[in-house]
Amino acid sequence: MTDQTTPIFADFAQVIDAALTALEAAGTLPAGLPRAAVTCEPPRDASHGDLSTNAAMVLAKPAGTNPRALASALVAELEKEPRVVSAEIAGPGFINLRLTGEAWLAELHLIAARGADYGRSAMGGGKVVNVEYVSANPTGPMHMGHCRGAVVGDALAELLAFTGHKVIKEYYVNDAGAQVDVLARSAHVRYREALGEAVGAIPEGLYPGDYLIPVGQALAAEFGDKYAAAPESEWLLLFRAKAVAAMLDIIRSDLAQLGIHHDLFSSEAELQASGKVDAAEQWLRAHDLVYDGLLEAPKGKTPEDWEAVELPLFRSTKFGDDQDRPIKKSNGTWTYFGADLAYHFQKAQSADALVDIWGADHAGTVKRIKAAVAALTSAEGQEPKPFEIKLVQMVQLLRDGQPVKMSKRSGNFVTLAEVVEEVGKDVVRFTMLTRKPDAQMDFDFAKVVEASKDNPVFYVQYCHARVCSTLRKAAAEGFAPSDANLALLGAEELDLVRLAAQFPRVVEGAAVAREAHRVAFFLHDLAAAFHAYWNVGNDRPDKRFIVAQDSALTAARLFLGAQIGQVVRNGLALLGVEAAEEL
RNA sequence: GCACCCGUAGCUCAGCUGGAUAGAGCGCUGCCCUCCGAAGGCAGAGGCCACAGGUUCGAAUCCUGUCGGGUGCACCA
Repeated sequence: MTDQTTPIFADFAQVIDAALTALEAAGTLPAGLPRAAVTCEPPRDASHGDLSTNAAMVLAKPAGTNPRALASALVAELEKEPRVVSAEIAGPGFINLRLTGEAWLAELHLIAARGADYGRSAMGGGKVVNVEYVSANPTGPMHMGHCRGAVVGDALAELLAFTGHKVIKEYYVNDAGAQVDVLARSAHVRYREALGEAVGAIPEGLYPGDYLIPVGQALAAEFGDKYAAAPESEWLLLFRAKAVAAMLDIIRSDLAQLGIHHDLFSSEAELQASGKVDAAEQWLRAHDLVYDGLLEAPKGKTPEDWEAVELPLFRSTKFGDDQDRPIKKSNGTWTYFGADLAYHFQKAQSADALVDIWGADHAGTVKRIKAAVAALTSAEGQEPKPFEIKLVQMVQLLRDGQPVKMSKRSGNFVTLAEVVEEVGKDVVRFTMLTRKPDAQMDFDFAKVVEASKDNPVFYVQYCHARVCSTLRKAAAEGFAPSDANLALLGAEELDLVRLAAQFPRVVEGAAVAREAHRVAFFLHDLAAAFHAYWNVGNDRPDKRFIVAQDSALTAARLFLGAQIGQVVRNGLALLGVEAAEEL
């Protein structure tokens, strides 16, 4: 048996590549053709074979030949590979390979040898990628509007880490804007309330939520009535810092319930205080990307009281925006955009690439920030730092088909903590990941909970639980998995291996596309194949994992089952979902 | 008015960056244990991939336009 150390699809990509090189050496193929588009993947229809490549079709044109002619030359070369049973040309020029059973059993060994690292790859080359996600304003608990971005960002971070990137999970704390002053004033009201004052209804414009009551009590306990009647200037900054810290504690706890832990919380206020924003402005001015100019009225609806004022503007129109955007307000403080570009510039200092996960409601600001960051990070002649913004579309919350209101101002929003408590972390995470992020989605409590039966989370977890219970039962009966006689495995078993063997390429593809949901769908497919295989044993005891009178076959099947379980576990780990051992 | 996202089975959604005969779940029809492996499985019906052009060996996938749905368009964050 081949001593295989590379997952099989990656391995055969190299085999194909070597075959092409051999054709070049023989003069059949011109040297130096780009091979980036050459694939090595399973054929759409399994009856076509085990592996398929489009090499002949992709290269025929630049080689000045026709696909079938090139294909036959490539087939002759590929047939030299001992693991290839047959190589056939199909359709317009596909080459379909059938591999020996041993080749697939080698993959099974590989899964066992790698264990939790099966599917891990060095693709990222140790590049540092900063993934910024959540970054909800520190003015209250997390609500469901933040949930999807949180889960998508977290899964993406895990995916990148698993594929050889050094990942920094970052949360940007917007603790410098007007909203945190509102928070401080709201806390002050609760503080006076805690001191026994009858404050009545929370004034319009402040945050009314009950979560500020304990903050007020803590402030009262710490400061007594020192600031009860004091002018705002004496307590605003202090209360702001205290309240933001308290909100961040709540947010961290909310995130922990979802299994999310950021490496870094960076503060907008600290950034501004450090002078980094001024430095960014100077640089942009020096490169004529910021100038003092008149701000145009907003498009679409012009406010009645609109007055054009002169402000420092970033030339975002050079990059496709409809108007140049201010980086400072007329009172001299930074706009969100102004601080944000400096923030990204700073992040870029300690990372090779940046990825932001944003809600779709911020889509309008993508162009300007990408343009500003590209400008700032491409110092004389250098390539700009790779910077991607992944937009996560809105989630509509439903309960029995009826929309659930999400209004933060009124204070009666649906919190993340409530939802996690109601439906569970695994359901929330998996559900958010069974949809591509750029499509809107509905999240119906009724369906997600009651539907445990047709919920993909349980379907996948059930698969893992079945594996575990089988192994437990086998152990109790004196059987143990073993790779001693894997040749006893038949066609159905090898089909399962073929599917599981796709895990590494699914993972890499998902990482490249920054789409963790592909892993979720793969797991569902793998679970389906496993359940189907399992059910054959319902009618035919000789097809069960445990065949009492044949310990060699039992050991081999248990080995197979254990490895399928391993792949499911690895996939669920990437998604941050528990691989339950029993349901 | 402009920008971005979406439009695939009755419903909710995949479709591996341009590949072969269009995929899954739910729902519907019919089956599989008198629980020793049913939170499961098998089979069937169900499609003009919104519409119209274009690019090429080849398009659900890329480009242009139209229609429909969503989001955003303040010195807010």
